[in-house]
Amino acid sequence: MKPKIEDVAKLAGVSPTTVSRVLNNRGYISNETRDKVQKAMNELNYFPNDVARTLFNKRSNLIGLILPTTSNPFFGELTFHLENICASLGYKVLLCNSLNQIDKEEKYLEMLLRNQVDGIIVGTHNRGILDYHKQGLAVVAIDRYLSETIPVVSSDNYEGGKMATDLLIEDGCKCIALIDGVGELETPARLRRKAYVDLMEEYGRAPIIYEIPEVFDKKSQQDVISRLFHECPEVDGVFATNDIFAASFINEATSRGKNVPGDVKVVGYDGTETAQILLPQLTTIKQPIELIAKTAIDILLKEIEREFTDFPLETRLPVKLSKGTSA
Amino acid sequence: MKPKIEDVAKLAGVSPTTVSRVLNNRGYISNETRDKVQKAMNELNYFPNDVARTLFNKRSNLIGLILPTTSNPFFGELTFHLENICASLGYKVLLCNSLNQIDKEEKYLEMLLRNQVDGIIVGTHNRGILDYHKQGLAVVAIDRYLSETIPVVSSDNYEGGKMATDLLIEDGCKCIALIDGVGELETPARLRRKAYVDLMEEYGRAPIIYEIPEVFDKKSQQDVISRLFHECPEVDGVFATNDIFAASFINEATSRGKNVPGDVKVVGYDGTETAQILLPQLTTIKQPIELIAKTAIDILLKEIEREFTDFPLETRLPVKLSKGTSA
DNA sequence: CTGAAAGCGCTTACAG
DNA sequence: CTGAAAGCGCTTACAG
Repeated sequence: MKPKIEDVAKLAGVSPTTVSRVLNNRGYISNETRDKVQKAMNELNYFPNDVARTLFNKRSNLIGLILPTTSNPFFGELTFHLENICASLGYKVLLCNSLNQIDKEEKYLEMLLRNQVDGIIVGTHNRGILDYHKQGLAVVAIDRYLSETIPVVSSDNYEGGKMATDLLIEDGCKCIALIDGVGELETPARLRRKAYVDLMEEYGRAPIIYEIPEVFDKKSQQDVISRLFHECPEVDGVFATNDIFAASFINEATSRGKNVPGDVKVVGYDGTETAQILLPQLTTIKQPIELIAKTAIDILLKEIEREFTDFPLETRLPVKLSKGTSA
Repeated sequence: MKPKIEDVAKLAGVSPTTVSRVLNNRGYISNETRDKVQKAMNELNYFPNDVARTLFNKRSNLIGLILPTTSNPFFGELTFHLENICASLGYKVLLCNSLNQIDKEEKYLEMLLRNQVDGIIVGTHNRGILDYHKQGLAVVAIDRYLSETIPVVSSDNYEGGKMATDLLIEDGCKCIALIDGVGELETPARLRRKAYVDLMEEYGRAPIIYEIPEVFDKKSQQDVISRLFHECPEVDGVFATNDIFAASFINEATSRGKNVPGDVKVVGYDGTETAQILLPQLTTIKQPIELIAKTAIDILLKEIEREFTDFPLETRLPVKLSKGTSA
């Protein structure tokens, strides 16, 4: 069996209390005793049981991460950064891919609570979170408004939407469409659309909006884009609110014999590493993914430490235009 | 504070033992008592503390996942499937992005052990795993040989490498180069290279191999590919052992005014959803990612349950040629 | 059908 | 400077 503190104590000829003290570097211990204990730990190849520690300390150092899916490059990269920063701070990450399905999200939430996570980072619209947050659970949302008291971290979506639309207008596009997810929720990402609509109206044009119902379903994307071509054959500019949509559009356009950017210009959103390598010609609005991760964790840790001093309820991080050839 | 079993017991007017029994559905309980307890649990909004359970049961239902990075679409998708299958079976996933760095891998391994994971799925070359596996830790490797006794799950790399090379030869390429990661380790993925080398020799040609030292570093990729063009301007066929390398090559080729597939044909490896959407023109060898995940978990659970009956030490899952226009 | 007691592996007052 | 005792929240023999 795995050695426990008692085994170490016996071998070193001291009490478990003493072993615990050298483990945690707490209280006074003579160097001689410390050495004895260290030697015993090495000999037995002893590692403390963090489950027992958690039970006593009421501190798991565990962070729950709920997001749609790491298959999506934006969330894949966000997950990488979140986890890596957590690890560097001594936190561990329990991963939950909810695919935005409410029932899954609720199960995951319960699972995280049972496992005594210290805090949760949410990238999905999990309303259940709300109740637990009120009961003192530390929560940070990424690109989601969950409640008045849950801090939100996001890229500057409005500015990004504005940059994208502006670029298409300046490029001389006459008929600019938006490809977006469906809009049940009031998310910050919805500001990308708002910027588009505002700008179109400012220029006296009617917004043309296409919504993709199942964001993570290829078929669903193709259907909507086909419809777009069917209903708006004169489209010559597209702002897609993420790079996957942009790529789907470009594929469909190309297979219809349209040239990008000759016949139709395209701007995406996200600017993940993956998209930049696989589709470098895409002009897109680049989110500061690592900075988003860093900021979210920063705020979450303040909540966990109950430093309700002055962390911001909403943080908008700057975006950058990444110029390719598609617009 | 969070309610505990004792609070439920008091409210229901029974003993903690009884509450535990209804929680676990063990032993006989009268329906009347069960109802009383259920009601008390609802009223208090009680959830069992899994940390305490784990401590007693010596079973955490936690699976550790060590891989290079979820930023890479192959691992992002693999992670999604692994986690989702785990969740459906009542297991939870502790995520570790090691970036293939040995020191990180060792720290992660120790962390997982301290947290009493029931098993580990490894997609990196963590030699340390070896020792712990011998001490009874359940381990499954994906695309890695870690020891004689650690089961490996992978796609049929040799067959995939053969398909890719064959295709280029049949397409009439005269000068076919391989772009691969560096080859310190004897991994199954190395069979992709072996198939290429074997086939080239069979056709009486000299293998041309370019190795990318830092797989997850863009700069490193570009340097090697530039060198390839410099040293082999006559290259007219490339087998890249993953889609990211393939994309980098295509970008570099295009920016040098070469046409793909006109001047040079390219075949990749992996065939992730992401790459298929962002770079649909890429001809590639598609790994059955979900099946790999399912198989790995299957085997891991058998190890955990100590069903050392007959799980295979090596599983090679079939690949498929995904025909784009790049070759 | 139900409960009192002991224990999972640790830590922290409290004594000495 | 070190140790005995109690307790973190649960579960499981063992009685009754």
